Amino acid sequence: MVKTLGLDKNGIRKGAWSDEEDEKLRAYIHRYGHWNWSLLPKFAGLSRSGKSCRLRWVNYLRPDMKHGNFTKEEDDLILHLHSMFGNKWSAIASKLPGRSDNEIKNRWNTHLKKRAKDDRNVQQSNYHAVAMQPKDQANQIKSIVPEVQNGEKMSLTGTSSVSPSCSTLTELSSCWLSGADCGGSSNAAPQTFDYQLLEDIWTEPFLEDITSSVDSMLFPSNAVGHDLIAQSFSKDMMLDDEFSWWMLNSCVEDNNEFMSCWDCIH
DNA sequence: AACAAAGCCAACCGCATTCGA
DNA sequence: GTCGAATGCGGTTGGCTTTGT
Repeated sequence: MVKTLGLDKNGIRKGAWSDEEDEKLRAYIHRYGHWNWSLLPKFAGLSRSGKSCRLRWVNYLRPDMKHGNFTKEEDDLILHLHSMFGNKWSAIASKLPGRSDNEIKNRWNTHLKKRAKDDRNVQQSNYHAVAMQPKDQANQIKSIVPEVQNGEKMSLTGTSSVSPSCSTLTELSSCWLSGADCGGSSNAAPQTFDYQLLEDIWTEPFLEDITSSVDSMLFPSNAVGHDLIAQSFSKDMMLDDEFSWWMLNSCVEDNNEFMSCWDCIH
C-alpha cells in the first residue's frame, strides 16, 4: 500500500513512514509547532524532507484528523462541493473538518467520480423524458403560467434558491437539470418565483421525476446531508441569501471569475 | 491454490504562489 | 523590482489488498 523505503542521493529517506518516525514528528510538533518545515526534520531527528514531513502531518498525524470510512453525508457534501469548486481539493477539504485534501481527492477518484457521472446520466435521461412529452401537456403548463407564456425571465428565491434566467418552463427545466444558466439577463438581480406554484403546477407523474431531480441537483438526497451543507455554509454564505445567489449566478458563466466571486461573497 | 486484474490510498513530483531579504 | 527559499496544491505513481477467474 505504500512505496518502498529508499534513500535519495542526499540521504533523505523516502517511502512509508515508520511508527518511530511518526512519533518523532508528532512529539516535535506537539512541543514546538511547525515553525519551519525545511528545518524541522533536522531538529526533530528525522531523515526526511520538509515537504515529506508536512505532508505526513497534514494528511495523517494531525490530531483533528478523522480516520476511517467516509459517511454518506460526507460523500454527498463532497459531490455537492465538487460541483461548485471542481478539483479545488483544498477548498473542499476546508468544508470537511478532519479530512485532508489528499483523502478527499482519493475518495473522489475511487468512488465519487463514477457516482457523479451516473447521477448526470440520470438527470439527462429525465430531461429527455420531459422533451418527449406531448404538446398538449406543454400547452397546459403554459396556460397555467402566464409569465412564462409571455416570455418573461424568471428565477427562484426562497428556501430552494437558485436563479437561472429563462424564458420558458422547458428552458428553465433544462437549466436546472444541466446545472447551467440559460444566459440572457444574468447580470440582472433575480425576480422572484413561487416554488409552491411550481409544485402546484407539476402534479403530473412525469413531472414528479423532474422536481426530484431538481432537488437532488440542488441538494444531496437526504435530510442529514442538507444539515451538513447548511452547517458548512452557514458561516460564510446563506443559501437563501438572494444577493449571494445573484452574484454567483452572474459569475458562473465564467469559471475563472467564479472563484473570485466566491471569495468576494465571503 | 494460483494467478491476474481491479481497487485503493499513502506518498511523491512538479508547478504555482507567497514571502522575505 | 528581483530573486531565491519556503510553502501549498493538484496530478500521478507504486505497491499492497481484495476480488474474480
